[in-house]
Amino acid sequence: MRAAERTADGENAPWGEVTPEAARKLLVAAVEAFAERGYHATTTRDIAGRAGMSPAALYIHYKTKEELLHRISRIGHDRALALLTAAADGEGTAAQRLAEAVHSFVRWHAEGHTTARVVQYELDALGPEHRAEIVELRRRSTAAVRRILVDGVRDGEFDVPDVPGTTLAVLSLCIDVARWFNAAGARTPDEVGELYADLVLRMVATQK
Amino acid sequence: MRAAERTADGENAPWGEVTPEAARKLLVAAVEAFAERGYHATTTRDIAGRAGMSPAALYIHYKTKEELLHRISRIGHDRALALLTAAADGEGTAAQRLAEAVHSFVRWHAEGHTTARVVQYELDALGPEHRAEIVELRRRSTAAVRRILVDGVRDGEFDVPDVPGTTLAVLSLCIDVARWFNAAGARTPDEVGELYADLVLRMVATQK
DNA sequence: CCCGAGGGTGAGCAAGCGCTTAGATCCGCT
DNA sequence: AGCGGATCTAAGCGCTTGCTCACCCTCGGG
Repeated sequence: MRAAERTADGENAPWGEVTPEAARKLLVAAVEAFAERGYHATTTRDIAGRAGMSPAALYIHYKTKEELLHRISRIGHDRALALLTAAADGEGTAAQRLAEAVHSFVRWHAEGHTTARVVQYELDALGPEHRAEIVELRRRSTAAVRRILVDGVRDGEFDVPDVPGTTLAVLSLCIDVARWFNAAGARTPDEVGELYADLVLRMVATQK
Repeated sequence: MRAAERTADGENAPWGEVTPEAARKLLVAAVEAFAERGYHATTTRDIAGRAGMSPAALYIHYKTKEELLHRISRIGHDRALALLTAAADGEGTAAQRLAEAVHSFVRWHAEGHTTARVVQYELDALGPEHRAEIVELRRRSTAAVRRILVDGVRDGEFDVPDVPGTTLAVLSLCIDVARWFNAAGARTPDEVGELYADLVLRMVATQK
């Protein structure tokens, strides 16, 4: 039912790197629970129950509930950063790279909207050191998008009066997909990605 | 320090309608606490403490913690809907009305980003009946924005291939301001509103 | 055949939770 | 002055929380 189970693509199977299997099952259960009810409203008993284990089993694989959230957040941010830097440092015109960045970033937020919701909205529940680590990853994501805009302006492809502000707006638009996207809705993740790439290109296009 | 205290404008003083004063102080304390830590991570003792009262005082003015959230959410959504319908049903071209809608909606999210954060991100913490009531208000907000887009397309002012999708994107862009806006940041709420109005007009402009 | 180590459990602890209750205090009214 | 309702508090009830601990399996190597 989840995105990872619909594709055989290893790149899109997010939790393959988590071992052993019991630890992965617990993590997947935690993602579902955190996304549905929020980190603070989720109990360790709920997570363990979804994974078909006793509450105590959680503490064999994770030191605390917060460590579980951190693992989820870290993996998600790594993936998001990888998508954006791949697009930013890829080939093609700035417009092509921007479209690719938005398309893949949005598709990821839509396909894995449960995961993305945890990744994007539960940042404040992390402890100070863990949060600082994640904030640094987000800084690099922002830098990747800004790089594309700067290139486009330099090459005369884009007309962007306020590059930092527009960078923020583009990322913000994509991130909010995780809040409203519903898998049962009318649009596929790919369709949303396409629409959003078009909208963003319009935002930066030279006015004629 | 909050927006309401910076302006004498009654329209922008959000909690004037809440009486008696103790009930208002509790509600303002709840807004701050919910915005900082989230609804579920906020304790009734924390709310009462911020208001300088004992935990039991809360239950003289509100039946439950959830009722407090509902009151906040209701007032916030009423205000948001008022801003959008005023712009949608105002005078001027579709472009002017869309710019006004985005400008005022974004400014509200930035000025009252604590309030807006509660209003936009704590919906799931409401009980079923309260949530249904709020969802209806949100439906009407969406309809107001769509109305402007439809008018603009009809009059040849806008080129919008996907009106429902673009409506969603415009609202989404504005709402996410509540997540990232920081009062200590470089931009004033008004500057963000201006930038966003420009970006949205670009998204719907006829391509020449 | 026994061993030891790692994955798992049932029971439960200390702390904190939302909320209630009995009673003190305040204040406008007759 | 004395009453009645509204407001507020100290204390605490019953329950749930994150997490721990003593113990039990299972299983590969001597």
